[in-house]
Amino acid sequence: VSRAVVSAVINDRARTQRISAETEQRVRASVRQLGYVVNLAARSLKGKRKRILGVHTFESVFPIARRDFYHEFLTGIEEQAVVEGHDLLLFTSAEGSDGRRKLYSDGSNRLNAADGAVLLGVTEDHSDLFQLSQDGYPFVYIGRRDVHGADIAWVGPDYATASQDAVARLVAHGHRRIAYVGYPQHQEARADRETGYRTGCRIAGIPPLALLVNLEDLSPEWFDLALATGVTALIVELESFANRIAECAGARHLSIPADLSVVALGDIESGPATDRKWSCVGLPRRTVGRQAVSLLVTMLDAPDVPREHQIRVPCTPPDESTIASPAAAP
Amino acid sequence: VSRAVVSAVINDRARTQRISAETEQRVRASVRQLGYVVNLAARSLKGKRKRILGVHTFESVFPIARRDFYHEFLTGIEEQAVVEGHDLLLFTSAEGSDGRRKLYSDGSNRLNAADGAVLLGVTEDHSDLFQLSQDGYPFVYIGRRDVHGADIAWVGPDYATASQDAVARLVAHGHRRIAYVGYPQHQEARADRETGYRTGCRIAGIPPLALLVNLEDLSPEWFDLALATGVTALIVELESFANRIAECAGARHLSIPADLSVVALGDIESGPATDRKWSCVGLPRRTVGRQAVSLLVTMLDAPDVPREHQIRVPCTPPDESTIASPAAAP
DNA sequence: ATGAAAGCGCTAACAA
DNA sequence: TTGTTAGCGCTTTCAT
Repeated sequence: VSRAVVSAVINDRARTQRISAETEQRVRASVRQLGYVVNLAARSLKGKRKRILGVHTFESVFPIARRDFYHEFLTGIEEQAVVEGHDLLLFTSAEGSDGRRKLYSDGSNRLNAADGAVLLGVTEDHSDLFQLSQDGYPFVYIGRRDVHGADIAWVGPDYATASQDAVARLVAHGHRRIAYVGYPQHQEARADRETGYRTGCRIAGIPPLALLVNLEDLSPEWFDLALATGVTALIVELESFANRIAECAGARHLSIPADLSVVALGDIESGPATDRKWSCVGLPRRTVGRQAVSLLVTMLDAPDVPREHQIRVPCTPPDESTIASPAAAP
Repeated sequence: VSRAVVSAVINDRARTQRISAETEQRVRASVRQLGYVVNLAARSLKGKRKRILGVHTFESVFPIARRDFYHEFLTGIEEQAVVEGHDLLLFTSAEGSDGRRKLYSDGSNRLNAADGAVLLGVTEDHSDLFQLSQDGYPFVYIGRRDVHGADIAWVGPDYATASQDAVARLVAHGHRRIAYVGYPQHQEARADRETGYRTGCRIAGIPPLALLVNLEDLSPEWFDLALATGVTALIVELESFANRIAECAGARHLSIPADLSVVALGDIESGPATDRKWSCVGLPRRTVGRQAVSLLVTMLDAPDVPREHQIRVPCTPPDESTIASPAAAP
């Protein structure tokens, strides 16, 4: 029996290769007897898939350890990997001296140990992604990512719609002065949230008021200035903003939501869970993780078929705990 | 420039191979320019390490998703993988139809995609481990595992000593009738706990009293029988036993620890955290995970060097919240 | 100091 | 229906 026959049997090509049933059985028996297992490396050298999906985080600590933001994505990734019958390769070796993780380090790109990869994390540096895309390496980013000159695949929460909905929700409660509070630094997810806010305002016919501020600058004095505009509701980028605002409101003897409604568009960035409960948009992290893997496998299965490869997953609406109708005009 | 020269440069063998500095620079420049990256599959085909560590769980869901028992081990594994500069391959594809995960499935052992593996989970079936050991595959089990005829490597909490210490601690409080309560089914960790208990009793010169019972059989009636022996303290295998005992004690109007001291040797098996706080031995799960990876890498680095490969990691002592001196004899 | 060549285990096209 | 063979990309020994 030649290697070719064994190969055919192993790969279930016995039919198409017209291997006699008797031979097939003989081969299978020997395989079992000798405890033969195919060598993945050799197989992959021949251009076949390894059924391994890479997972790369740009942040320093791998999401396994964390009860935060990234952990839920990873859970979804893992769930779908099971469904798709793929193994998961976590690139834990890529730690740079600065704690960040790089894709390309001195020409030894570990990514090729996997068939494709899911990428996670907030990176300002898009050049690696551009490079990767140019190299034709199949990957899906978690969260929208715009890379100039490259049309990369991503799956992310639909921040824009969530944000727009938040405006509509507040308007339905009677608010006409709704401000947006968020970080000034540019980043895709933030841009989406702000854009959604503006769209919501336009639809409702109310003036947009974006108050961009760093969290540490959000003082009672800043708060006074914000209130001077006559706002009755705030849409904040993250719950951490809401927490600061609660402090400021307390200092000014205002109560939430009686005097001021607050809706948060995102929960913790990291660190401990916040103390107060906020009306907060729910991020579909598990689903995003699952869809990312699903998309990646589809891309791997049929590389050249054009398809939707930028997917926005709907967020769940906020509850009404910190939303109320505006107080009567003073 | 031939491939041999490039290979030498890539693998930092420029010195030993006496490649001229000028040539080396030329090669490095080209590598950068062309964006060349070595093919891991080809390299591994030549027998070189991949710097990939496998992680296999026998339980159905991968520990990533869970806030339980296994998750902490995985955290330690991940931490050490970063330190050792290895990637982690999670075998999420091995899911059997019954939800359990098998090492050997129809001759396609995925384990060989990694250089070695860390194995996790409670398996009654040791034949796979025997097989793996025979095949010469390098692996480390999390938790002591005895496989007949094979001398396998493992790293686990030192249950025996923890258990023995618990006895000593209770004896120091004046207890002379201390019972051990645990599951009757055999399993390495359980055996260790019970053995430690017996050792502790022997040292203290008190009679051992092992009350093996399934959790669902732990009723108030059973509790009455246990109390009839005159015990003043209980060492329980898991907090879930302690919880049941608290219920029984409540039903009999006994208070813990005034009327009965309780020490738990392990916390949750799975499921939600328990409500009551118990004096419970702390399991060094993170450390165990780290040490397992550390040992595995050592084994990989020097396969034939004999070394300590069965490591017990000390547990942390229980606090005194449910320990008191025994009540005066009735 | 550099090049030539064998061979790792596998798959697939082709020959018998 | 089965066997032969080239070659995937790399490392390493030996020759130059």
